[in-house]
Amino acid sequence: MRRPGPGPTPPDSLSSGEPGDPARRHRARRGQGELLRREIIDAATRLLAELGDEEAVSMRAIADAVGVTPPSIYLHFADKNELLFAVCEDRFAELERRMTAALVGVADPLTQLRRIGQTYIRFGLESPEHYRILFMSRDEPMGTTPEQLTESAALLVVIDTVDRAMQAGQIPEGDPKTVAISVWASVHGLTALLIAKPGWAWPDTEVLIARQLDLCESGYRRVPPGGDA
Amino acid sequence: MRRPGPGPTPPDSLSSGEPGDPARRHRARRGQGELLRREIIDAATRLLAELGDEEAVSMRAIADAVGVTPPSIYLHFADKNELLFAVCEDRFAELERRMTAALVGVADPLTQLRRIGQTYIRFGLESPEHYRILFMSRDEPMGTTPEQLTESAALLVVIDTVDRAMQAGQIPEGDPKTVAISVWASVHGLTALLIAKPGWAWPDTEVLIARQLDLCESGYRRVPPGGDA
DNA sequence: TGTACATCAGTGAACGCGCGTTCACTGATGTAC
DNA sequence: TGTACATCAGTGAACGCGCGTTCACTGATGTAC
Repeated sequence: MRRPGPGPTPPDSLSSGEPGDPARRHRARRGQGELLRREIIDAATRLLAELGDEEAVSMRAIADAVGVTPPSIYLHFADKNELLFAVCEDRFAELERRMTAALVGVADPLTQLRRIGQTYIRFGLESPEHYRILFMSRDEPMGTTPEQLTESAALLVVIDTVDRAMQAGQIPEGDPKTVAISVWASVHGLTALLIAKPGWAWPDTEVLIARQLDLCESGYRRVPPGGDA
Repeated sequence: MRRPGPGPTPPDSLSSGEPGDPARRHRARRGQGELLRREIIDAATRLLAELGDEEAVSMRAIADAVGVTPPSIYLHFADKNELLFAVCEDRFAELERRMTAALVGVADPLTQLRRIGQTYIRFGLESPEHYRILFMSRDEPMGTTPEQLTESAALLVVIDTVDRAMQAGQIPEGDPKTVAISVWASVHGLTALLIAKPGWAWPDTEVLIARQLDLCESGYRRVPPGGDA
């Protein structure tokens, strides 16, 4: 159940690392210790994607991947939690970047919402293990206060777009935050299910994505059923 | 981060167990070894709920909770996986029971769908750790084939209800399974977010649940946006 | 230009821990005669 | 009614493992004089 595939290179390997990156891990020059920090984050990110299992990404595995011994990591991170937090920050920033990018060149708020949703789901399916850590695991990495994340740029983008759709009369007036969370939950639901149960006999993924966005779109276009027929 | 509260009773405790169940753990009579099996499943279920963390529920903790030594568990389960699987089966059966029960006394398919959704979300929020194992963790416990779960009674209930709603003209014709998954994903999304991030600054839970069901309801009432205005 | 020295990136070996699991056993329960 | 024996539910102690982390160190890099 926990086969790391070809396995990490033996600890004494010096010529490991990327193919286009020969003679790695000569010790950094005097003021350049910080370089290792970036390498560690990248290696952890890569391992998370490769092994597909947070548990399998041990400090030893990360150190191996960088070509360094485990204690070196502690030169840059207080503990594993802090390292994983840095990795998450990194990925979260990437998600925000993509969501914001999905807005440009589109004027219609509803279309924007659809593109945001699409971007979001694809991001999740593309890096399932990062998505799992960001949105599916129990505790946010230490250091993040609840407010920081709920009012993160990512959700703010959705709230803002919903707000504009309301002002344009495309979505009935209401609390944009609640609507945004609702949409987010729907889109998260599909993403999370596909990630959690990749082996289940799902219908075509693209169809599922399209239908899920349809559901949201025709859902929030209307007044809630209480005020409808 | 892993405080088990009052903690399990010491291993030599003989008078532990439920209050109304004194003098527990006298060894079972000759043909009654199977009794322990049920006790183990119940203890694991309870611990999962109490500790709120699958990782914290060790074989030792379970044995302690039952008032028995760890090897005894292996008299009834091949390994930890098999035990957790039994626990899951148990909880899954309970979910199915509740969903089916939510149907009785209601004729209208749309109302039934709403009640099913409500029941589902409440089940998740009520036993978050079981929900997490059932629907949020990577692998289904060994022994479950993908088909068994996707075509489980729980999803079949939803598919069937969607089908009836289609026949009643309440939902536009289409593949009931896809629609059912869409609804399931939406409802799962809210449940999963609330479970994964209980500390976030959510709006009122009841409001969120109601809005999520609204979204689904007014969503699938309409033809998908492609065929709409 | 040469040498003693401080800095600090990174090492090697080990720590204690809790885990799932195994193995040889014990001793109460029930049965055969 | 009594005794030898088989059964089997449960025990006690230990196993090997991988983990996160620590600690005393090394030795190349750069600097002061």
